[in-house]
Amino acid sequence: MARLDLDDLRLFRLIAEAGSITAGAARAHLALAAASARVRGMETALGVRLFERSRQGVTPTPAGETLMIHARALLAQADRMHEEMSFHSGAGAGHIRLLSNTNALAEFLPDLLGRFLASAPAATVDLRERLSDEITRLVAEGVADIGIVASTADTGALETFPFRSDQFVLVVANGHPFAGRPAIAFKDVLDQDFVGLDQASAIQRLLADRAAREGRRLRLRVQLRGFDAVCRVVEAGVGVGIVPETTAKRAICTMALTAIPLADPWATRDLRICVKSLAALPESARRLVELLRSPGLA
Amino acid sequence: MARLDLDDLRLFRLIAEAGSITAGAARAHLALAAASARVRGMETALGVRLFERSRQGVTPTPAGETLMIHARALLAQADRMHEEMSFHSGAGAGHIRLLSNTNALAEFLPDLLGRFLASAPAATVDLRERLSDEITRLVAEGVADIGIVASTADTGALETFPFRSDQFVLVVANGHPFAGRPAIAFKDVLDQDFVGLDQASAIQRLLADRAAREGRRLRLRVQLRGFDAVCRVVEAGVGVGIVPETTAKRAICTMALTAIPLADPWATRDLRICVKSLAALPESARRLVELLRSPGLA
DNA sequence: GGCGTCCTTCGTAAAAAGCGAAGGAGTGCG
DNA sequence: CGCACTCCTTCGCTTTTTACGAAGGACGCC
Repeated sequence: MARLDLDDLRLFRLIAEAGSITAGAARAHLALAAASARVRGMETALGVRLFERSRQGVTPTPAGETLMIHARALLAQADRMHEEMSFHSGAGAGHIRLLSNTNALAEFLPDLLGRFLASAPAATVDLRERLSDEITRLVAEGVADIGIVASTADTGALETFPFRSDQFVLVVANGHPFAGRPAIAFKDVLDQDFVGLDQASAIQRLLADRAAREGRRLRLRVQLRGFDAVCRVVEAGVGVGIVPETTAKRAICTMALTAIPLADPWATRDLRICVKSLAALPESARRLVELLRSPGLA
Repeated sequence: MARLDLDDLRLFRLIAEAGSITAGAARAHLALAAASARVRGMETALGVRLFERSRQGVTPTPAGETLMIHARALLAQADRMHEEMSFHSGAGAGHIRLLSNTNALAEFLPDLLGRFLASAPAATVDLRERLSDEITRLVAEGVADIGIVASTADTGALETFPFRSDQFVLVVANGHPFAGRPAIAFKDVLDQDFVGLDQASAIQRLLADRAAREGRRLRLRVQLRGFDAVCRVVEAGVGVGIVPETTAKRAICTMALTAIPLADPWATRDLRICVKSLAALPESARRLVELLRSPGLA
């Protein structure tokens, strides 16, 4: 073996993170002996020691630290490759590749897609969540058929149509000091503890980025999957949350919450549908676009 | 095989570039059957067709085009990893890792390193060429022991010492229309055909970048390894070249060339030695630094 | 000295990868 | 229409690689 491979790097990273070959092997679902031999093989191939061994396990050498940086970058890039390639694998008659940002995904698409799929039994939809700029790029490249993005995204030469309008609001428990405010700026809530969505969520990455622009980090107490879950935890009073207004209005009916509009321009989300070329889309995708464009439905 | 590996991607890229599995297999030093089976395995793993097969060979499908983008990025990143790791592998008593930009490499280091190695039989030097900003980063990270950079580079907290001063000059054949000028600006030579160094050369990448800042590209007729070779081809009158003044002065003695100073500030190269911490260097590296710092010698 | 923890080595088996040879598919030419 | 040519695929076999369980080694602690 002359050069390291991705499986080598994956095992190496798992061992470094676990702090022992024994634990790393377990995480990699390998026998200890196999993992040990493989690490030794990597060290032979590179001509360098990657770990110091001890009774407490292993610690990376300086060379191991360097390899870790590269391993993380390569494995992340490989994950992106596999994910993007998996999007191609569904291409075929009746299959529609749809990218959405977080607002649309949670609030509007479930009902609309349910109706679409009911009316088109042979169609399938691959729905994934992305940031708006990522969506426009993937639609432009032809990797996705349809995108739903915030109007602030640069859609370049893509064809776009209005979709829905929504707004992020701050939700707080009733009785919270902010509860009486008519509106609030994002930067003014950064001192609060936050209940957020997990890192895979596009909005979560948007909020982290907006906080970074203020030279701050979000004080995340917990990260959940889904805005409804966020509202429930906010109701318990352990932090504040940012959710779409439509989610908040629905949650207020059943939870002791107060919704406060965010004053920032980026918090108003005029959502738009974008496609590379409506005329060039397969018929099933075109019919989905027409449904998405139809006036607001319950 | 569930996920693609770097060897898969390397073979895939070779086939795509060659235009046939037969030629790609040859370039990868594999039998045709092995390459064919491996591509088929990749297509199975990804669930997507990567190539259209025909009597003329193969052409990438849209999915294949996407994979090619990712493959190139991953393989480039893997090459950087292996190269950086190979720098670690030489670490040891008496081994010195030295990074230099192109001027120093060509003009000053051969004589100085020759003298150093003559006086220190047990020492070894791993000398590589980089752009100055790359050098400062790798020295700061402890991956290299000693760096030689242009004084314009941001050396941050590194310890630096003067090394040498040099200047890029334009060399042209005697009789060239520029031959009478006392000096010339880089942007004024961009209409000329160029004789350059190969893409691995730091100065070549610097010049390409400077040209890009003028919204231009270098008109490279040929790319060579070494300034002396550049001078010889310039003498033949097929283009102009940019080389260190010391090279030009030596070349003028034996070739029908004219050297014209470049007027741009960046063309004046005050070279400096940088180290992370002189006191912390192994003794052999410290002694090399002292030799490098000594006043100009023949 | 015995015990516990973690890593390394060994022999073996299974899986993967590669090879040469032969066949298949498709196109162009006489 | 048959043949030749080009390129890819399949098959059977061999070699190499990878993984396993078991046992031993190194080291520190009680």
